[in-house]
Amino acid sequence: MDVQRLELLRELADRGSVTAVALATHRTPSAVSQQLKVLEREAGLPLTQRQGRGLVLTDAGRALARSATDVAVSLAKATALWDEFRNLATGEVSLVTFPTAGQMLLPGVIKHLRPGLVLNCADEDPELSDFPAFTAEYDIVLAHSMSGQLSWAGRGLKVVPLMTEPLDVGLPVGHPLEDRAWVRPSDLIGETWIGVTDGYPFERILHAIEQEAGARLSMSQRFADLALIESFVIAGLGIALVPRYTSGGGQPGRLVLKPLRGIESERQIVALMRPDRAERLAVRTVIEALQSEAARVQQSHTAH
Amino acid sequence: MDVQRLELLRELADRGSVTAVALATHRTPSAVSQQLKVLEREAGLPLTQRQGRGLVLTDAGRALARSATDVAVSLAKATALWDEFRNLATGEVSLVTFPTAGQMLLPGVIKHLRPGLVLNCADEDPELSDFPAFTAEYDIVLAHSMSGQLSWAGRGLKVVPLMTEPLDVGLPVGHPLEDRAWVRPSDLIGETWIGVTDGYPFERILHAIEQEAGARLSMSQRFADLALIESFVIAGLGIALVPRYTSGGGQPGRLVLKPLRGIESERQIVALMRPDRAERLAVRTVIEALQSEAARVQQSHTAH
DNA sequence: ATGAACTGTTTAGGCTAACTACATGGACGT
DNA sequence: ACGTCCATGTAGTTAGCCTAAACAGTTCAT
Repeated sequence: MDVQRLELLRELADRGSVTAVALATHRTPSAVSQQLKVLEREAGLPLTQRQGRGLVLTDAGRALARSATDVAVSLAKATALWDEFRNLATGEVSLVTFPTAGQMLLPGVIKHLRPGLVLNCADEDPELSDFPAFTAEYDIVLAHSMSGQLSWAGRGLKVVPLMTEPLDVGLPVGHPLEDRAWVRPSDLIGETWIGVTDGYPFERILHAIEQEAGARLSMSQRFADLALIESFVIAGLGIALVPRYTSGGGQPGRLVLKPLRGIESERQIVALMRPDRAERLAVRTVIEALQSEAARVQQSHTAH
Repeated sequence: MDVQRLELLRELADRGSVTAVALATHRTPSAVSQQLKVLEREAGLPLTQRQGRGLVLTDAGRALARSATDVAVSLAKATALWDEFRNLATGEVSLVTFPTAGQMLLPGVIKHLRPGLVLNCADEDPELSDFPAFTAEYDIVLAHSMSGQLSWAGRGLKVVPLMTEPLDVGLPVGHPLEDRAWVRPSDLIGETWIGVTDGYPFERILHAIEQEAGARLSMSQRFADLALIESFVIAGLGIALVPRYTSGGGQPGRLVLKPLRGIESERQIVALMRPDRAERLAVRTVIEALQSEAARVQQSHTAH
């Protein structure tokens, strides 16, 4: 019945170990263990279970942790309400992003944030890490996915779409397709591709192009960093799929972008949050800033 | 941010005085005052305000109290969830009713309740008291209203309809209308009525009859107790509006009931609850028992 | 007008409960 | 078999909430 203890159970569900919960909540593991034991005694049935040297939740424990989320959400709504009364969207908000989204959105967002609201940002490689898991650590997680492809569904996370960014074909200056307004999958047969490492969303679109064009693509390189890929394209070593709004950051004007038709080629950029954190006034303010900045970026590209 | 303190604020909104909150929560007024002060300091703005020798909430305080209800609801849902896991709808549930509903429903409900679930009942005169206010004191409040006429709307209470009971015209044996299957308002001109005291829901229907029949009704007596009214009708001193399912408890067979047509003559019997209490498993179980008992009563009357 | 009875508030002090520090006992990897 | 990494006991400390009693403002009656 005690909220603090329920919160502890929820943290355990999110983080998976007593030590991790203790670290995150600035307590000793002993304190966490004791409180969980009290909760279990109150509940009258086992909520956790030893597994090896670790601790996992039972079914009952998981169910209780889920309802603990609802409690946390309504509590966060209450504090947000009185923050609104004081008209203070103040405090610290933490955020992780994958590099290109951060480059595109964050400078503009931070510039327009009211003083008193501090946004702490970090970047992570989306390929190496389980992005949804970062919601335990950060208030806001910027992630990307193919349209409709929601790998983080069913985890009880709040998903806010920020923008849809087209993925164009990047060509070097002087390429035969340079003067075309747009290209189709069949135009791309025989080209050499600069690809990305496995697991990246671009991967799926390349497969779709193969299927549509009816031919295997030859993939000469596999990189994770966009600027590196672009430098290869500019050097004439191949062509690549690049996000329209974030490409050309390194060497402007020397890369030619062609929209891809006949296939849906875009990625969705979304913000992921734990539902309770999403209710905080400061967090909501940052999300709104992200949305308007995303709209601004998108509009500035469609304009010219 | 502390739930206990928010709860205290909500109790203050419900009960209106620090002393009443202290009494209800088994604390001294001093403790309540201190906690409210802490909450106010945390909030950073005044939540309460002195008025005379009492204390009233500010707008901010009321808003915060409302969101405190949401917190209480989700917390109650969590405890109900783990009660379901243990499969124990156990504990005590308190209930107030107006006399006739209690007589009609409670014996059957209590008989079918599982052992371990204790239902503590009390009755109150609906005329003397503000029934919705009892939700602060009791888990379940059985109240009645005319159809559509919801005097407790907008208080944030949970309303569960239990049954619709027709209000018939009660006649003495030997009355000229005795052999009619039903009566209309115009049939009732010139009759002497045994009325109920002001504020009773019957009152409105009597006014509606007057309007429909186009004549003033003569009201010879005004009583609150149904058995008393019936004894006057049986003695031939007048006719009265009586609830169909609960009449005739005192002297069976000597009162004749006639359905009233041409006018909507019924009362709704509902259960009122504070939304958080409505989530408790034990409370939900009692509500379900009340609903099925109400259905049983209603069916047994329509059958023969 | 003045005291009695009612409000809510202040202060001081005790007690419960959650924490830290340290020690213990399994489970895994080498 | 040893060290390491977990989670969990045990003892002592501390912080926070409560009671008790005195205090202060408002209302009402005499």
